[in-house]
Amino acid sequence: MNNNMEITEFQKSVYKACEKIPKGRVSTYAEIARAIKNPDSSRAVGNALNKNPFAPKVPCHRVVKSGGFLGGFASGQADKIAILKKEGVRILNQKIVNFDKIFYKIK
DNA sequence: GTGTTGACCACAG
DNA sequence: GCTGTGGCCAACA
Repeated sequence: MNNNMEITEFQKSVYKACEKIPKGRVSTYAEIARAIKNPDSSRAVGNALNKNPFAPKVPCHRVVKSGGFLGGFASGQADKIAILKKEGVRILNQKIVNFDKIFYKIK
């Protein structure tokens, strides 16, 4: 199990933050950015998840844009929506239902 | 080393 | 309410 994680600490931070998201909960890029002490770099967070070198180890499908919108995903966001629905997350028109209820605040 | 792009967010018009 | 612009950070050409 070589830990040849060819990633930067920033990627690790994002990865760890995503991993902290429990099942049936969702988080936002901004929240993750806050969790990693980079509150203004939600784009960099999305960039890190876009490459998603740890997928599917990282539940990036539990990460959405602000407001609870799905936003964009690397591949088949619809599939991830189905997964979220299976997890217990209700999604309507590419938007998270009860987002404020299932929103997981990191830290 | 500079410029562009990117799964974004917030504010202004 | 929607569109447009600015801003932050990181990775890539």
